[in-house]
Parts: sequence; structure tokens; C-alpha cells
Amino acid sequence: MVRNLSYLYRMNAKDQSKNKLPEPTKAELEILQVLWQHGPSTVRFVNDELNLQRPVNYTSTLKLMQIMVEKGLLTRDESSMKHIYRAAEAEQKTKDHLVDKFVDTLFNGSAGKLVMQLLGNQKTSKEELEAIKEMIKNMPKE
Amino acid sequence: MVRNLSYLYRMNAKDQSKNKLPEPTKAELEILQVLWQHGPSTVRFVNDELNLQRPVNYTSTLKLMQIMVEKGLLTRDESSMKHIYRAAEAEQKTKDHLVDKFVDTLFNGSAGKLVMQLLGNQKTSKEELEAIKEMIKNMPKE
DNA sequence: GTATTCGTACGAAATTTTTCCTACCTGACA
DNA sequence: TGTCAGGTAGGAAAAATTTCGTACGAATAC
Repeated sequence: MVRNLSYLYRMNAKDQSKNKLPEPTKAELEILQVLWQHGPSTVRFVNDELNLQRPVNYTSTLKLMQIMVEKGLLTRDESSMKHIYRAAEAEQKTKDHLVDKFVDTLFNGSAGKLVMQLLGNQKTSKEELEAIKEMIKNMPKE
Repeated sequence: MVRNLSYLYRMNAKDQSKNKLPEPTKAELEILQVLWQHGPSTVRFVNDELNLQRPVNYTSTLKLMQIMVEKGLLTRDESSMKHIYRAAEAEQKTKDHLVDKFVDTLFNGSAGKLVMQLLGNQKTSKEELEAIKEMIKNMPKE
């Protein structure tokens, strides 16, 4: 069970009523991506990564990551002066949820339609297509 | 070329600089879904549909749809008193873009990874899985 | 005709998300 | 010691998104 409820301060009304982790916002997702890709990191590192894509002030990133801790999206190790942040929930779990919602929203819950779209999408490279086909072929029969 | 630039009023700074249609927000996406599914509709109809999912005030939906017109996401037929709204861009094009961004954000641009996730996702039913496999099997060789 | 219903317009408030300013603490080092 | 680089904390502002109140016009029912 959840013991420390302080994160409720940072959750919106909808999420509070569900008593579960809120969905990450757009900016929060960017941060999660960095943490997923590189593992537990300092604010400095995350901020540097973000700045490869767009200018962000260091304290903005810091603040956001602090908020994410309050919300329960991240945890942090404060034992050293440079706090180390890590994603609280498994990457897989979070992505499951996000993919699920995405499929619901855009494809009425049909994963097949999404795959169809991916297969037809210009941006999906030949190599990707091959990999996908290979993947399916190798799927367990059941 | 775009002639009427009034929609710029409603675009955020980032989109303005790109001079292209902004991405729909969450609430806007809900509206687009209704229009995609049911074709051109009145505000009343869209609002009723939305209320099947959650309570929304009529004028909220109206306002949002008006804003979407300003942004260029919707067009409307004002010839009758009840205005008829329709999605401005093809469903396909919008979804392409959204799927693309989604894959980028969550899967580093790898459509294959997304498919993999879909295949492993509890929420994807056996029927869906079969349909997906079938789809791939029938893909043109080249 | 007049009241009621149903529509649009639009400003403003409320909420959520994002950014940044200022303060202050700590360790390194000249 | 003093200063400077680099860290955290937190309030507040700014920006973006969402919701709603009020006004008012047009159709419809009685």
C-alpha cells in the first residue's frame, strides 16, 4: 500500500480520485525517456540531455523532477549532495499504459489498426518492416 | 498557401514559428475522434457523444470547437443556423503525424519496438493478434 | 404575441503545465 | 578566509489548456 500520500498535493483531481500514479505530462515524458535510456541520473545530466533537443533552464528541469518525485513518478537518492533520480515505475508498465491509451484514443482500441498504420507509414523503414515481419513469424504458435 | 492567418492567434509560440497546423490537445483529440467516427456534425451531437464518457458543458464543447476552427483544425459550414463542423485535415494525415511522434517519444523511433510491445500487451486480444499476423503474412513482398 | 427552447459569441475564470528568479548551502581552491 | 562553481528549495510568474457564465438572436410551441 501507499503510505506517503504527500504526492497527492501534486496530482490533479482526476488522478487523486483514482488513487494511482498520474500520467506523465509531455515534459515529464521527456525526462522519463532520458532516465529510461540512461538509467538513474542527476538533474545536471538529464538537463544536458534535454538541451540537446531544445533550450531548457537548469532550474526548470530541477523543478519538474522535484514535482515528479512528489507525484510519485520518480524516486531519488539524496545520500550524496548530487541527488540521483530514477523512474519509479518500471518502464514497461508505464509504456503499457500509455500505449493502451493511445490505441484507445486513436484506433478505438484496435491494436491491429495501429499496426496497419505503422506498416503503411512512410516513416517506417524497410528494415523496420522486415524486423516486424520476422518478429511475427517467430511468435509462439499459441 | 495559407491565406487566412487568423488562426495564428490561437497557436502557441512553437507552432506559430513552424507555420503549420498545431497538434491537437487532449480535449481536441476527443472531438476529432467523434468527427472522424461520425463525419461532419453539430456541436450538439459532438457534445452528446462526449457526455457518454464524461460530463461536459455544452458551451465548453462549443468554445473548444470554435477555437479549433481558429486554429485551423476544423472547418465549419455556417449556412444553416446549426453550424456543421468537420475535421480540416484528413484523419490519416493527422494520425500519421501523431503515431510518428508517439513512436519517436516512447520507442526512439522504432516502430518494431512498438509492435513488439503490442504483441506482448495483455490488452491486445487473441483475435487482434491473429489479425495482425494475418496482415503481415499478406503483405506484398516488396 | 410571447415564452420557451436551442443555437452562437465571447470574455473571463479555473486548472494544469512549464519556466524561471531568488535564496541559500556546500565543497574546492587560491 | 573568501570566493566561486555548482548543487537544492520553493514561490511565483508565464503559458497553455479547459471550463463556464452571460448575452443575445432565431426558431418553435402554445
